Amino acid sequence: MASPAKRVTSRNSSTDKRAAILRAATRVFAGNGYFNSKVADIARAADVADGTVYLYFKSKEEILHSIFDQNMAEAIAAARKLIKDVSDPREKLRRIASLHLQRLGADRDLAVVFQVELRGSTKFMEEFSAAGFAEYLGLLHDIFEEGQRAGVFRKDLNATIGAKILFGALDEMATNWIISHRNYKLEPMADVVMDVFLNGVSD
Amino acid sequence: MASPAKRVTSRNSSTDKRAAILRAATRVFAGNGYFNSKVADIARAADVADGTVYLYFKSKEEILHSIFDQNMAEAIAAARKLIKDVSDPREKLRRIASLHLQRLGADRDLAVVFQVELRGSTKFMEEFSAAGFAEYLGLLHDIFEEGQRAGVFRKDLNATIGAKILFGALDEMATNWIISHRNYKLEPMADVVMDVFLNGVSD
DNA sequence: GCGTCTACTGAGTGATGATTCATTCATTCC
DNA sequence: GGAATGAATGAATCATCACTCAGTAGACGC
Repeated sequence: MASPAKRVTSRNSSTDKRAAILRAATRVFAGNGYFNSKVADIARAADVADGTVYLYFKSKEEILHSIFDQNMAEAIAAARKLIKDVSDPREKLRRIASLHLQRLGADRDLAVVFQVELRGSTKFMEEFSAAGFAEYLGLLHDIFEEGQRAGVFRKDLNATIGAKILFGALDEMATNWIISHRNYKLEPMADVVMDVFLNGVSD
Repeated sequence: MASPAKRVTSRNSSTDKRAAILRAATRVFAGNGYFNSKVADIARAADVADGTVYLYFKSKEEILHSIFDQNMAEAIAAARKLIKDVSDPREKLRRIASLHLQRLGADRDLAVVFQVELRGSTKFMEEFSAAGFAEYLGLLHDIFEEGQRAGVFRKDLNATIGAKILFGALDEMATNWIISHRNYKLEPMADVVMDVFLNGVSD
């Protein structure tokens, strides 16, 4: 009770509001698609006025960017942490794949935004690609190369292509999970994919 | 010279106009994205008046649908024809993969529409999925199953998942080819992907 | 209590762009 | 020659939103 509760509340509400708008936007974008979502819808879903949205974000587009940036940064940080103490490249890839599908599987709205909405324009794709996607693919690439040097992965396969194959397979699992409305768990698919992949690329 | 030349010209121009609009729309959508493309842009690119577009298509959305439907139907027909006389399931998959990347690699605008624009909304995804995508995945699935019965593919892998892994890997090759503006050929990637995939799923 | 500050509000504005439809034009047929 | 047909036109309509900004409310220091 040392610090003024009011101050804290105010500060928190400020942060909370930004977060609330992002969460609301994720829900709204997932439900109607980015282009069909009105800023007013997001405001209503976040329980703020239309204008308030613009106190936290420059534009509708920036909201989408922020959703991506924030989650991608989190995901990459989590991935790096997860493999910190692992030495076997195969195990590293297994853990990342699992994390990948676990994160998307845990939040369908977020998954829709990542798998569907963010793909909907070359402009976005290129911008986002430059930032986070490339870094993620780079992470897979580096581990793959490490595995090649260690002699556990075939050396006659370009590491960049190896990374893309793995990413593509996981990506398709996620996209299909969204489209098919059946209720299966996404995360366990990672093991199956890794099984085929590792079997396919092992030396 | 038996039939009146005028009649034929008229008929052709009618068909041509529809085709011209579709071609123009593919170019315009690829350039600006579906939602940022104005019907007026398409009309200008096709060299017709705005209103003419509506003589051939009910709406802007129907244009996008038509691009998908037409190309998907063509692609599936071509794929079936290509594997008609092949008996080895591995070779069937090889040929389809090659066709897949060859078709997209041959027309960058079409590839952009397929890889980017068509993915941009769950609504589209689900509609399209119901139609062509599912059929294509089904084709891969059936061949995979056939290979399992023939004893060339592992039986401990669900055929649907096998099909998705392959599709996802090819899909990522295509998407990456579009985003990276480097000038490499897309089709040859099919062999590399198939190499890893077949190695990963062989019995 | 009073002035100040800051977060917030939501009605209004201006631009945009899909679609329509009255009109023009070319072709065909008698 | 001239009616009839229907393809093609493109200016006008009208709904739709992203974004702005003048104003409100409430917290805080004094």
